[in-house]
Amino acid sequence: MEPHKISKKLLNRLSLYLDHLKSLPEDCDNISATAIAKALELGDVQVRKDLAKVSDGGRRRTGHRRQRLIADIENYLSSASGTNTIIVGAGNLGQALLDYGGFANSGLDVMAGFDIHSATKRTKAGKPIYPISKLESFCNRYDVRIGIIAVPADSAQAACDRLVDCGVEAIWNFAPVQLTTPQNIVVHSENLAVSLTALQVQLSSRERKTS
Amino acid sequence: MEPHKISKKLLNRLSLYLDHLKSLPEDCDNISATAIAKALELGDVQVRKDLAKVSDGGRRRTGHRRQRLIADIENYLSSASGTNTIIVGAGNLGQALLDYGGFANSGLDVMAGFDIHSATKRTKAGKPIYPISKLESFCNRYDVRIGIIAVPADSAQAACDRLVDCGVEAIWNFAPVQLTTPQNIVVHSENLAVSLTALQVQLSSRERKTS
DNA sequence: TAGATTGTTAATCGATTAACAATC
DNA sequence: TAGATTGTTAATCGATTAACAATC
Repeated sequence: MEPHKISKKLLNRLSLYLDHLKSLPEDCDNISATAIAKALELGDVQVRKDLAKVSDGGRRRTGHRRQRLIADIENYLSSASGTNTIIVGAGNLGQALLDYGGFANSGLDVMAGFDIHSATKRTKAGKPIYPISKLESFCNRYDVRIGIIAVPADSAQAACDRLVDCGVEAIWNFAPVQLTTPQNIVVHSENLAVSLTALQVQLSSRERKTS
Repeated sequence: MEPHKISKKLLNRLSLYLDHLKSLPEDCDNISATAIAKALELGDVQVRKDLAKVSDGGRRRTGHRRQRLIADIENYLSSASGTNTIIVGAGNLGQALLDYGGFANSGLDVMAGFDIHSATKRTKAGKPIYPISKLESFCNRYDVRIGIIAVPADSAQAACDRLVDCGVEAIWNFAPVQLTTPQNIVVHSENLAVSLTALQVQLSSRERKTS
């Protein structure tokens, strides 16, 4: 049951399963991979294989016990959870991420934002935004291990360097730049422009087929 | 040179090449795939293969002509460009996306945002935000084909339905919900919670190795 | 037993990498 | 010619799908 290598696609599906399982009526105790597959319009074999990775509670003929399965998926996903996370840059994007509803849903939490403005503020949802000068002490005190970069492109590398100095181990970068970091830092760049381009391309190639 | 099927990974690399090529000194006229690979820390064969997909200007012994290669990549990427795009929801996230620097870099543009607030406003960068009541007429007039959803989870499906009614062909969804659409609509859900989880998992599995 | 379901083993597919032939 | 580089063909790898055996 160890999370060896988990692809993002698998994570995506697991969170779909979780949502679906939780949305089922109270009195539904057992569920088969086939039923889940049908509901989510996925291949049944794929669902079965995914579930086997996560749980060994599947019983022939009756399928999986719902509560047990939910617990197993959550356990698998949250094996890493509780990793303290903060955001640098509390403009529109930073505040949006601080208050993002999807994190809470998945048991995730971004602790605080940091910004160049001097006063401590709060987001609409009540998350604290501290002046950036407090970054180092905060990271030390709370053992912050993931830093999100939501500053403009020109200050992204500086923010990144500072996070690395603070001992952060992973960086999630929303600024449209290629960051340079020491090799032992995990960097994931979101690259929204590429995502939008991908959508456009998909659209135009589909057009070629259809018309 | 037709864009048949382009994976997101390939798009990502192409935009890396483009950035790199543009950042080279003026007087650099020729460049080899090997040199690009070394600079970006990628495999040389992979770069060569990517470039071959995009351009047939590669010459043995001397490599690619830089300007020609830039033009070929841009052409390949922008084959679909000019697809009109708008955003529904102009809270923090919506405004952040409207003003996102990375889009302009890549020749992309989000035309406007729409929000439940009644008055027409502008973002910091000057993008217009219209009352949602104008959505239909705007989409018709400008032939909008991509809609971005940046509203809270509870109103995402409604926003989606409305966009579909407006004739939008693709939806880029940032709300943490699974949308239901007619089959001919292309939907890409961003699922930030899954991305953050992926980062955490990667971190924790790495830990197991290291320690 | 028969049927539903799981888990396993083999086949397919796409993307990446390696080995090599072609050529300026 | 020799060397650098490209493009091509084959090998590998991971993820998905298909076929099947196991079992309650």
